Amino acid sequence: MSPTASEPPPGTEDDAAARAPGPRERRRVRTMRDIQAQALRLFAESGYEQTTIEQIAEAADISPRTFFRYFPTKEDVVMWDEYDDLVPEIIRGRPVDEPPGETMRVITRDALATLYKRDPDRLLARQRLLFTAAPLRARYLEFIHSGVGLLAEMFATTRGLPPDDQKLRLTAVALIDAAGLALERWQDTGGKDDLLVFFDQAVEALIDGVGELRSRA
Amino acid sequence: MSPTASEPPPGTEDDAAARAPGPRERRRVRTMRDIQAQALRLFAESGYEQTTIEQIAEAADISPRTFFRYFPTKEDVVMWDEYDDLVPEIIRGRPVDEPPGETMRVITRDALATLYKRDPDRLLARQRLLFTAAPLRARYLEFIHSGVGLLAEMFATTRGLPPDDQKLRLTAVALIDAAGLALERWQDTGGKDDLLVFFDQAVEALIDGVGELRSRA
Amino acid sequence: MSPTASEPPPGTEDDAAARAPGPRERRRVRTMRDIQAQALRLFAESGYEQTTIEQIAEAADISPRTFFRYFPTKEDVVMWDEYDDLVPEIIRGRPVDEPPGETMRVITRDALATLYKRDPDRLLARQRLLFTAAPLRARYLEFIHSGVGLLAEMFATTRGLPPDDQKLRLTAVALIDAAGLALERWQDTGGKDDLLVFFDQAVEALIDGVGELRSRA
Amino acid sequence: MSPTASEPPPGTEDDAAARAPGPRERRRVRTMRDIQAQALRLFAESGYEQTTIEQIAEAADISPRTFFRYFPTKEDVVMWDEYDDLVPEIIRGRPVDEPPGETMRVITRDALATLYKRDPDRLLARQRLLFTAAPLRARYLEFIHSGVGLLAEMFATTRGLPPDDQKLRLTAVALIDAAGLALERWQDTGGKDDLLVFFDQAVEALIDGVGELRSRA
DNA sequence: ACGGGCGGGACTGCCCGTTGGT
DNA sequence: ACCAACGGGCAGTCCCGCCCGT
Repeated sequence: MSPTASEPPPGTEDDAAARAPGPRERRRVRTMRDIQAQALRLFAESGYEQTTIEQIAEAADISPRTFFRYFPTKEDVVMWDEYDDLVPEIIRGRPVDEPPGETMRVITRDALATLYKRDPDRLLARQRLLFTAAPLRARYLEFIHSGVGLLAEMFATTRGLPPDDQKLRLTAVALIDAAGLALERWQDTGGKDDLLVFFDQAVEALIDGVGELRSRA
Repeated sequence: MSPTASEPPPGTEDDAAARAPGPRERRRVRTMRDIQAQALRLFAESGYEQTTIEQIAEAADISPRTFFRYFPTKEDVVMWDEYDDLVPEIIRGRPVDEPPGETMRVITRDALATLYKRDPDRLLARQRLLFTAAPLRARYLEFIHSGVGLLAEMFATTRGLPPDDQKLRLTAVALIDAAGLALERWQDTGGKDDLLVFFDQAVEALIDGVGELRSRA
Repeated sequence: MSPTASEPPPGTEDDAAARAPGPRERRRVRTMRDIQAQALRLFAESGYEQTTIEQIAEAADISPRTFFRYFPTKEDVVMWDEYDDLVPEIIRGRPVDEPPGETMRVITRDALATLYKRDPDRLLARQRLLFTAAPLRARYLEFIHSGVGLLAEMFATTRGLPPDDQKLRLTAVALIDAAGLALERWQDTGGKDDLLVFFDQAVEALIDGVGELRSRA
Repeated sequence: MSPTASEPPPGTEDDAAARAPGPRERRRVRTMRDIQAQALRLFAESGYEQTTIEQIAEAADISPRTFFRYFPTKEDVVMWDEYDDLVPEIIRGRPVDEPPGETMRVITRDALATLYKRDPDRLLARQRLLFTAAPLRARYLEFIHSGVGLLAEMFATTRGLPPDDQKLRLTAVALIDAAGLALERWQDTGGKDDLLVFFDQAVEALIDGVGELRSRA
């Protein structure tokens, strides 16, 4: 669920390095966290578009050039999440004989739940930004879309389903839209209510609504 | 369905003007068509990002400044469609006592069909662009999303449903995703096969997939 | 002789516009002169590489962005000369039955003389810069080289000679090198001595030296 | 004749090292050859400017930073030639009582011939690059110019002539221009014809053309 | 309505000094 | 000791905004 930056340049080191971050990577993550924190603060204060990279850089005590070393675009500083590989973990935790629909529903719900518990404030802040800045919203949707592809691919690799299975992809995207709608409603309440309740309601509405499409047959 | 430019500046003159174009508007549309044609040609030749506004302007024999008078952004020159208000027309043509799901399915299908018949080549060209240029893809998704809101709103006004009805919105977005998937598959075949067949298949897959979510109850 | 900027963007208007500059062009030239003056001043004070575009822009009361509208590169602000079409004028002033060697010698000498009389200080300043900043020197040589091509072309059009005549091109470039050497010596004297005397001496040396190549035959 | 990199950083170890390369230097040269090969390949494929240092580094399996350890600039990777000190060798091989003009002519011709025989393909590849990429052309001219100075200096030390002798310098540069013109014509034929024939023709043309300058007296 | 002048901000590429890991 | 990664600085390009004259 969590939007992810487009893979910062150094990219894919081997798995070993991924598991045991090493001091290099640790430092990198710390810097990114700092920059993101400053950026989100400034965005909340003055708005996304009104805040320039130069200001962010100054606040984070780096040069503008360095900003781009960590985040390829201004949008990425919003989207990046240091714990990003949620979905793969969750998917690996499910029994392989579980019905795919069930698995996807659980994945989506768990991802949402984890984000929610880990840092609800940041989730809310980002959610708000998504509604005020058009390019961010666009980026977010882009992320969702590409995420669906990855999800389908993971199913394909772990369960031997075809990676371009239409049913899978459409269900996944519908679930993610449900999650998005839940986030929207949750944000409207100012983050008071329970996000997961909204999600469950949205899924029910989805099932109902799509079910009614059948009528035509 | 058709992506629409974000309402060019002069914008909505009163409805009268909209119905009876008038020579002013005619000329405007012609210019926009010219610019778009040149732009799409250059994009196909050299790629979206590699083509600058200046080049488009020169090819269309206007100043760069004037380009922005017609299209607020570079993206819009791709998205704009001179016959855009498809959906409202179609929705007005449906009996008000038809089940909403049925209506939405028909709307989506008809919109797709109209686009398809009117100018399949341009549809294909745009579709291709959507896959090569990230900002365009983002813009397209943005358009979809906002379109869903409009759709729900139209239902609300014509049929008295609440404008933020979850069931409606989720069904609409799911249908549009199905249409998107159909377009994708259609494009992969190079535009040879029948787009609507792909759409119908996608809808069936959607119904199936979402139906399986129920199991958990 | 005078190095010329790579033709600022708007470029070649028709000849009419060239002859009667018009207020637009006048303003443009004035701005360019201002920017160049500030730039040369700063370069003389702090060196070419140490001076940033931002500093030049600030000194000239324009934005950095605007600097690039007038001069496509930092080098161009040094190379540009508002009276640039010297050579074509001179060449047109020579009798067509004059021996080509003679004409070229006169052209080179006259061009040098005109530059010298018009603004010896700026000539000296530029000459000094050419020796301190490598990229400028490179740019200057590039200019010379392309100039030779143009020269040969002009001969071709006005006198019907083949545009890629080797004798012509080699003589032209040798003469220009002689002029360069004269400028070098002149600059070493701090601009006190007579530039044209140095030029004449250089040409004699050239004739002598190349003549001795014959021996081998 | 062969363009030379501006003396890579570690630079001139003492002459001993120069004469007996040593394993260190051997390894260095091998690496440089590898990098250059990859670079020239990429340049030929995608163009000089379109190819980034990063791409070259990746293709050569080094870090971008390391690229600069071997070649101070992107241009140098084109200019560098592992057998560079041609001219000094040749000049030392000539009898000291030979007329200077004759010596220079032979030097230039021999240098050209050696380059030609050693690796005509690379010579052609570089020549082509010189015509497509402006900064390279500039760099090349820069190299020529500085080479003339060195040449004059060598004459001065081996034969006791004044190092700033005008005749010498102008003759040298004229010969090198002749060589350049020959290379140009040779490249136009696609490297089929004999480069040295072109050179001899160019020298004749030079002698002719400059001879005609005398007429004015 | 059109064009031009100008500004500004995101972003990239080259290049270089420094530092920390191996 | 070496070399990769890190960080910074500057030139340059593009999109897009505003204001003005015509």
